[in-house]
Amino acid sequence: MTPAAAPPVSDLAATWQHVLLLHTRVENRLATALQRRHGIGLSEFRALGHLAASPTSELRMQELADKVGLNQSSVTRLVARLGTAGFAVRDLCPDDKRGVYTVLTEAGRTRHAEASRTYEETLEAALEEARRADPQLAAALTALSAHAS
Amino acid sequence: MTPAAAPPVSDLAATWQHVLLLHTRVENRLATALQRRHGIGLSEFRALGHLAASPTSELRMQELADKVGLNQSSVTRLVARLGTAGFAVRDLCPDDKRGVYTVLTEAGRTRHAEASRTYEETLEAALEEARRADPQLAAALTALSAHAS
DNA sequence: GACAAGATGTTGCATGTACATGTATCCTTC
DNA sequence: GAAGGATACATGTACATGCAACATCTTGTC
Repeated sequence: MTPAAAPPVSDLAATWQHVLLLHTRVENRLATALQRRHGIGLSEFRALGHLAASPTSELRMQELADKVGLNQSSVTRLVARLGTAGFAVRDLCPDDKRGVYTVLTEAGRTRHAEASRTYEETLEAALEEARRADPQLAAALTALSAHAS
Repeated sequence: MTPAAAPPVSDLAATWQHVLLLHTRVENRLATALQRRHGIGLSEFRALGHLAASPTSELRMQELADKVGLNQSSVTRLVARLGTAGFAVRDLCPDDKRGVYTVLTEAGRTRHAEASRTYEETLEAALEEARRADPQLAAALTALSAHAS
């Protein structure tokens, strides 16, 4: 379920292997926790998060695709799932009839807020564990969390 | 195809979003490069790498699963693909008849060596680009590359 | 030896994703 | 205002993955 050892190659590849290891472990834990405790997947949760973060609680398909890191077709199906679950509704764009807005529903906002707590807790725990297992990682994460953008 | 902006949430989640962003971008570039220039996927490449790194050029299914970060069933199919491509052969474990060794072939070793160059170059370029786009990332990667275990 | 319990892989099935393509709409130019 | 091309999504298809059920083999115990 999780990568175990780095293959002895170049320094660069070894460094990246560290990132992969971390990513796999943490994402697996997040996905499992969200699925079991809130019945939603990681992509769904993140899509809800981006919608919730939008001032108008809505995003167009391509915007959402960029933000969640999926391609456009995957987002079509993702939004379909959100719609089935009642967390979002599709709304045709009035001025551009090609466009489709995905609008967050109240149910969606609520579920996201609930799941956020789990997400935070799980992330916190997973990263803390990783830090303990690998002090270098702690340093790297600290460097990253010096807040950006 | 790649995440664009961080959703305004907690610091922790924002930090993790950074990692996700990096991961998606780099892995996509690696996968595309390997597929187009060598006709193999990322999982296949990494499996070959772990096999090549093994002193005996062979690993059992569960070991391989741990190393590449997939579960057993996925590895069964992964090894089947490697077998079809001629990069590995299955070998029954003589002393434990439940076990199956996946043995790297010469063709597999060769292909991995070739692909490694692409992998290194692409990784180098992708990380360099990411560094330029985000100075914090540079610091974090430096902290990580202070070589571990 | 025989049986129970555990370990090791494999297979059936469902899901999620990417790629290629289709359809509708918009925009630019003439 | 019609033609040509670009853009925004949807759909068909293929494939990789995870989970659960299964078969096979080993080990421990009697």
